[in-house]
Amino acid sequence: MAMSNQTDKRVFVQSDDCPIRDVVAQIGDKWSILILFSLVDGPDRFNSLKSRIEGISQRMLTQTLRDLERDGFVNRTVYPEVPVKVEYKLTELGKGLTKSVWGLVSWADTHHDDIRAARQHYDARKQ
Amino acid sequence: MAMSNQTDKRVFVQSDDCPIRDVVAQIGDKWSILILFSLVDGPDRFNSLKSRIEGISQRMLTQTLRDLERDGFVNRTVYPEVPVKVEYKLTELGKGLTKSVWGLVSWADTHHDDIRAARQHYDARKQ
DNA sequence: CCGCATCCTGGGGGATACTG
DNA sequence: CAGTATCCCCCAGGATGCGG
Repeated sequence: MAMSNQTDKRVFVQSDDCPIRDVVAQIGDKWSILILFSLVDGPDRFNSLKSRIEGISQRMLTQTLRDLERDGFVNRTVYPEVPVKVEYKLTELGKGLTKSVWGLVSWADTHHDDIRAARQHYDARKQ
Repeated sequence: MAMSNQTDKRVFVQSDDCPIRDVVAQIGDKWSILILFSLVDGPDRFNSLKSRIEGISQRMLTQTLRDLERDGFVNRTVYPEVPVKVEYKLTELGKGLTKSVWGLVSWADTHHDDIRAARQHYDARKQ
């Protein structure tokens, strides 16, 4: 996809298999990005992730990890010890994704105060 | 927030007013990014946006525009003509956000095929 | 033309209990 | 330890109709 001129951008947003829609729909859920960033420092185990990501239920952790695995962002390895140990790690694709999300995250960090100020200003004006 | 060592990153994800959670929750919905990118070429009117963004209802367009306005990403201007004309444009903050999302979008564009291939591979293996 | 109000449904996602 | 299976609630968001 070109994305080189105005027309392309407009079509870009409309297309059904538009990458924005597809990837953002996957990544933009409640937990995906949090899990991704919890794995940037290296592999981690199921229950460790669960305790590190505040508020996630095991149901959603399992489900989101499956989705991330399906999209090729995360690898799942079972170590047949007793008790069983399962490790999750970022794939190269997952690392690339996380890296490209990092720009957004650091922007959000930098401008978080601006955003909250804008919200307060808006809410105050509407009483 | 530092984000300079491992400990910070882990806390980062857990904090309640964590910028990732806050901004992604706002931006990661079904329509926000699509609207943002529909405005990068310049201001646009309500119904023009509606027709350019495939599948959006006027209810969700209104609501998402309000949220974007509240966060200071979009400016709303009413021209008291007959019939009324309302123009939406990116603020400087909104332009900054859109620009920082662009890295993710272009990554998604580049690797869209890889993701779809991973999905097919995963689905095939699980029958 | 631009939206708000209302109604209604699907599925995201929490809580809990049970297996290998 | 790492899930799977159920139940259930809530609300994102579509459809429709009205008002300035």
